[in-house]
Formats: sequence, C-alpha cells, structure tokens
Amino acid sequence: MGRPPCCDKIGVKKGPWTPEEDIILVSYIQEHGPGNWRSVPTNTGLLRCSKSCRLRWTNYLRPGIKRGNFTDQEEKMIIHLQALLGNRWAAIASYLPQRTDNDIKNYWNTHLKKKLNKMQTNSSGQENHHRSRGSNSSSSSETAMSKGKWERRLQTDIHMAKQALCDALSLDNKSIILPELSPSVTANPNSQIHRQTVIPPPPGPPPGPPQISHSTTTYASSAENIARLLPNWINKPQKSSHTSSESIGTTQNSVKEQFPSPSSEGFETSLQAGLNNNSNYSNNSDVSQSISPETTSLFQDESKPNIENAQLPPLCFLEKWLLEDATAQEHEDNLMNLSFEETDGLFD
DNA sequence: AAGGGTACCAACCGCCACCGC
DNA sequence: AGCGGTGGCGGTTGGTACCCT
Repeated sequence: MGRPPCCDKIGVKKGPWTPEEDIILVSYIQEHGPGNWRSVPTNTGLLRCSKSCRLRWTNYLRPGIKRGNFTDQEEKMIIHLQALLGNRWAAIASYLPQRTDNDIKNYWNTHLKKKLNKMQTNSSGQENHHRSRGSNSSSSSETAMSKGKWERRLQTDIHMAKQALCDALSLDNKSIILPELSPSVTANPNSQIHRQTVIPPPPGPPPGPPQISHSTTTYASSAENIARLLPNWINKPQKSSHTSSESIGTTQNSVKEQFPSPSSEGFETSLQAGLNNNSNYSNNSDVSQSISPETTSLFQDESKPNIENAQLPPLCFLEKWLLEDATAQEHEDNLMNLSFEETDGLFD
C-alpha cells in the first residue's frame, strides 16, 4: 500500500480557492517566498494541501502570468513545440514565459487539438473529394492517407527543428544542456520520458503584469484580484534592499514600468525582445535590472524560467526559427509553407 | 424563458524524479 | 546504497458559463 495522497487527509479543503485563501497564501509568500510548500498549510492555517498551495501560486497568483487570449504567434509556437516536444507542457511553457503549463495544456486540449483535428478532417475531406471519384476506397484508408500526409509534414517540421538544433549545437556546444530530442521522443511525441528535464528557457523580457482579459467566472482568481484585495500586492513602495515581502510588489511595479504594453502586444514584444537578445542572453541584464535582486532571488525557484539565471540557452536558434516561422507570411518562408500550407483556416 | 448540450478552465490525482539523510 | 519526503509534471475531472433550440 502506498503512501496516501496528501489531499486525502481529513480536514483538507478542496475545490475553488476563495479570495481570503488567496490573500493568506500571497501574504505568506510575500513574507517567506515560494517554496517549502509542505510548511505552507501549517504556517498559514490554510486547510489546503501543499500541492494545492503550490499549484495555486504557480498557476494563478504568481506575478507575471498572462491569461486568456492566446495570440496567433503563441498558437503557432505551441503547435510547433508540441510537435517537437510532445505533451511536455512544462517544457513548452518555458518558451512562453507568461503562460503556465496548465494554461497551455488547457488551451491545447480545448482549442488547438480541435483545430488540428478539424484541419485534418478538412484535409481528409479534400482527399476524399479527390479520391472518391470512381473509387470506393474506405474512409479509414483515406483518413490514414491524410493522416500520413499530415504526419509527414509534422515529421518534416520536427526534422527541420532537429536540424536547426544540431546546427546550433554544433556552432556552440559548450555549456549547453541539450533538450531531449531523442528519436523516441520525435518518433512518439507523447511518449513518457523522464521528468524535470532541463529545457532552457528562451530569452525574453520578464513576465509582464498579469493580464486579465476573459474573466467570466464569479471569482476570476488572479493576481489582479489579489491586487484589489491586498493593496500591498501592487502598491508597495520600492525599496533598494529589504525583505522579500516587497519583492512581489516591486516586481510588478518594475515590470509594469518596463513593459507597459497592452496584453495584445505583450507576446510580440516579448518575442521581439527575445529575438533581439538572441545573440547574447546576457542582454537580459537589461531586464533583470528592472527587477530587484531580491526579487529574483525570491522567485528563483519558480517553475517558470529564471531570467537572471538564464545562461545562454541552447535553443535560441530554435526560438529564432520559431520566430522566423511566425513571420513567414511576409517572407513566404518555406518552412511555414511546409507546416501550414493547408491550414489557412486554422489561424483565422 | 427554460432546458439541454457544449466549451472552457481551475483544480485534483497519481506517478515519478530528485534530494537529503 | 537504500529509503522516505518533497516537488514537479501530465492526465483527467468537475463545475460553471455560454450557446442553441
């Protein structure tokens, strides 16, 4: 018999978080910083398990989370990265600094998977149209054909990405941590490979201010709500050196000042900044300068990429490729044509 | 206006890797 | 080296909002 789940304990509350609970959690993290989740319920009196606290923080309360309204660029990036990495949402999320793995996973499951299926179906329908004349070939075989076609494209994408990675790595293979792109992964993106693989994050600006764009729920839990509920969350005056309790507020302030762009532009800005910084990740010092050192130290064990600690990640080439991919409409890049030539309706 | 169906997303669950003892 | 604790991850579920008839 294994260890019982922590949430099975009697008296552990489940379900949606209340504003009060959020405030308690945020206050505690402001004071102690994230981490040591085991002690959070004990020290805060929250009737939540440590996992729930961690999840709540990393997915919703953590500063710099952008929510809702995935841009086309983000969509494409997710699609490519999913093809490349499989359902490794945390790894994918590391390339979308403002998004959580949960958010990306949800978006994939609710939007992108359907889009791709639809596209696949359409493609299949077209092939049916072409093939069905004078032919009674089974639909399954036709589906298989279109699927094969799609998979070939996918494989082409993956192959090109791998090639790009190889090129990049051959150019600079020192101090590089290879993302796992083993044949087994590329052959079967959904195959389980060992967790917690270090996928270095791309360059880019720090997480921007929380973007609330679609809150339809009664309590759209977010940092913004916390900001309303907890004045110190945002409005703490910036101090040069103090306890971590100010860090969250200063982070938000400084980030807001640094990146005041609206949410719709946030990602493009981030991407562009990332691209501009491609040649030298240390350029992120510009970004990190906007974040007080105590802030970065406070959040250094965040699940999201630590900008300050980002040592020239090896995937800048990949990211550049993805970015080029995003601008392929202008340049009529062959890669995009390969990947999306029949997906015009996909990103409408 | 009401009821049913669907879409979306926050949260939970179980597994697994890492780390300290 | 082995073991247990902890945190991270991906899959799944349950609840709510929205849409359609």
